[in-house]
Amino acid sequence: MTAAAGDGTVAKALEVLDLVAGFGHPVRFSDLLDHSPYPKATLYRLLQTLVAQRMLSFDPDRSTYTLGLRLVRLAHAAWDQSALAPIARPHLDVLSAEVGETVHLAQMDHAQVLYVDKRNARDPIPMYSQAGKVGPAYCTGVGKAMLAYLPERDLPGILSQQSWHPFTPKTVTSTAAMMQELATIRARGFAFDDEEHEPGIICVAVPILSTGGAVLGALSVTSTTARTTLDNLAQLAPRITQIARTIGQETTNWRFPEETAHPNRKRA
Amino acid sequence: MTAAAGDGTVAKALEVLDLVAGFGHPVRFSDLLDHSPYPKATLYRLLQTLVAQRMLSFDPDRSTYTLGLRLVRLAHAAWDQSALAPIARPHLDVLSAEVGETVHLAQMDHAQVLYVDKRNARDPIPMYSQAGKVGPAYCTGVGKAMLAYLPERDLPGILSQQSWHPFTPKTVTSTAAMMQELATIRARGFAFDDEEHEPGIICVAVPILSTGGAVLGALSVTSTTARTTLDNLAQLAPRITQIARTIGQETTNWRFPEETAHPNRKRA
DNA sequence: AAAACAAGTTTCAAATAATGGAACCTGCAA
DNA sequence: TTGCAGGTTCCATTATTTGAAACTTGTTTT
Repeated sequence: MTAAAGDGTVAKALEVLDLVAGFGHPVRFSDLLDHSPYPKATLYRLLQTLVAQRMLSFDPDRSTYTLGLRLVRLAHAAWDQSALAPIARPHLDVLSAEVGETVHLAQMDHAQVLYVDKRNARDPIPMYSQAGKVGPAYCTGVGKAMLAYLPERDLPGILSQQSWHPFTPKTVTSTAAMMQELATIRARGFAFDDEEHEPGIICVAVPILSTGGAVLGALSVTSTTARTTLDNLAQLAPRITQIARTIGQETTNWRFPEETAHPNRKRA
Repeated sequence: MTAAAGDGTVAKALEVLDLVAGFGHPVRFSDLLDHSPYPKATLYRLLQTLVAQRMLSFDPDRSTYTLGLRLVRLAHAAWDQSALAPIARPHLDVLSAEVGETVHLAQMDHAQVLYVDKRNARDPIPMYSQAGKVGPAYCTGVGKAMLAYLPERDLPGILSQQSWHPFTPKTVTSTAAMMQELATIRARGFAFDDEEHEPGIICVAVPILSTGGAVLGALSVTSTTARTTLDNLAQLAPRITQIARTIGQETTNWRFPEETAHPNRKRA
């Protein structure tokens, strides 16, 4: 269902990678077997391939599998290459210093929100430990901010993939209600998360748009009801929006450096 | 040569991933075609698969490929799961604060050194931008520190894979000389890099060992000949060793939490 | 405007690799 | 010794991958 089927060996191998990643700790063959749709021999061979490719590493003492170092290497490249995250980093530092609250940078992945960077309030937790996590789009500030500015034709598909699980009494739980909410967000220019995901957690979020208007990601400042109110957070919106606009512009320039002319490209 | 051949579709797909990663920026189909051993149609289908799996993302406006968000997600998991890096992190912070110089955490990957975390001297560059790089084992402090404590039976294989390129006049450039050097390192307990990789760059490095003596990684403090000397750096060795031992112990405990007894494990 | 071209996409029979049920190891425990 | 669970290997069947060539599409050149 997730992927795979008669899709391709690559898909299956990646599903196995996800499976190992999901455990969050070294796993034995039989653990994986119990949780995978593949027969013993198939899974075994997939694991062998992945280990040979160093996408997984195998600890012979414990006979367990872990995610491999090649993955870390690729990730480094992925991060550097993604236009948004490296460009946004210094701006996150600035924003974090100014507001002193938790700051999130997120992008859409599939129909979910992927946190790609983060600054913590007091003593900042290094991003790696936090980023990389995915969250629901329909009940987070960053998620709603992005949804609100997505092309209309993409929305139905994405909304239909939301779980609409009512995490709290304030969670928006239907496509219809969400369409309403998104209109409000567009009118307002930024999104709130009013304890829709976790009780006591509130945030303001703004979309990061390319100069062409495409959604690149979202930026948010998060706090708790114990410390502040939505109204107070709303005060920050102009500043956050300003920073998001800068990030959007810089990213657009990075992605389309030769806006003025397009001379013949030559190959390597 | 690198991998693949008649090896498996997965290997080929991963090679394509590496290829994209190698460019360091979005690439067009034809760029990849020029640098890949695969015929047009094959490469095309591999790319399609990877995009479908969100390991790559395709920008239709520019018709370019970039590393995808699924990769970022997997990589974060890889980092979190690797026993060494998350455990070492706070210790790196401590060491960095104490010595005020560049600190590296590395692991062996294949026969090379993979930097998995880093602290910079003045204003620390966040790790993601630096870590993930690989370097040669035979001419870096961390590399030699790890080589010195590897099981003897693994050494020949690994040494035979070194390029022995003489980066500087001081670079060790033969297996024989290296065996000598490794003996010295074992006797001394830590390794130097005496401008063997880059002129003017020197460092002290110690291995991080499990309580069983297995090489988990290495920890180093790097500086320049303009700022200090090897003798001065050597003064730091006891402290670095102490920290490395702590990291080694904590990591060992994390990996083998039930050292005392091993009751019947049950499955999920 | 027509022709030539470059870049990307699709086709299809042949070749190859993946599949998975079952047999087979290998400790370890009863 | 026997039984058993966790791993590993076999191999005929099956399904996927392969890649030369044909085909689109969009862009220069004449």
